[in-house]
Amino acid sequence: MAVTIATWNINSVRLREPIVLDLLRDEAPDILCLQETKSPVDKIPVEGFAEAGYPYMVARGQKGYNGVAILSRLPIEDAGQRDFCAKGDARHVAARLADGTVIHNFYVPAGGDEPDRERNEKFGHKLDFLTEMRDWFHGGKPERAIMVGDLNIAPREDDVWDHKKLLKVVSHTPIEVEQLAQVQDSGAWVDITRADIPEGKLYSWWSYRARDWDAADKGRRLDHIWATPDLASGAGGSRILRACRGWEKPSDHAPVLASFDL
DNA sequence: ATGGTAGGTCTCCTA
Repeated sequence: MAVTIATWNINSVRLREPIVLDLLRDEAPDILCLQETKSPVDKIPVEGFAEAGYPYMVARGQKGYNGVAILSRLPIEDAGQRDFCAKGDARHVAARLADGTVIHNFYVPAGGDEPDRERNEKFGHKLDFLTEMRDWFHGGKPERAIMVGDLNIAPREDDVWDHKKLLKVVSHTPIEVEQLAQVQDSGAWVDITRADIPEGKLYSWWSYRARDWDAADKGRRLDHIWATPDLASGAGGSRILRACRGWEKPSDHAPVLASFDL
């Protein structure tokens, strides 16, 4: 069965319910993973999503910050969450499909402005979060698993608009790239987007602060879809929907999609 | 070198 999965940092699910519904109508993914919902779970506008054909949801939330949700038109069950760094943040949740496939939805800390954990505790938090991800996946090699989300790291030179200019900018520093590689190795994860689209610049995020994000095109690929090797062999159809960044009242992130043969 | 915009919440924090 072909299953299409989308991931999108939505930057407030309540404010952006209309464009979530537009995406569901236009692209009809089977599963949509959202990050930065910025809403308690009981205030997510589930009625609209159910009417659009997505009656299933697994989510974690808190007031004002963070928050992750998995919307589905296929039955899913709650597969729990991990409280990374024991801060009580809603940054991870997992769902299980009927065939046993597990989908992890992550919102990795952005890490603040200064790439120095001695001077910026948010950067330390980000590095600690990545270390805990690495150790967690290493503990039990995942199988039939997909992991998506806003990982807040653009690993490759062609994942950013200017590699040299961004070497000291949080999201593309060598230590972050190295730690993300360790997370990927620990679960034998395949970067599905780059397996499908190996060449060329690829971005999923453009800052709100740019005067003309489209013309300047100073983007970064912060949003990822990974899968274990058993599922990667049947994956394809990767896309990043740049046009959504230009929609009315947009998120600063664009949706990333991939299809799997499950 | 700097400041630029956006969202949630309640005065400034986070991205």
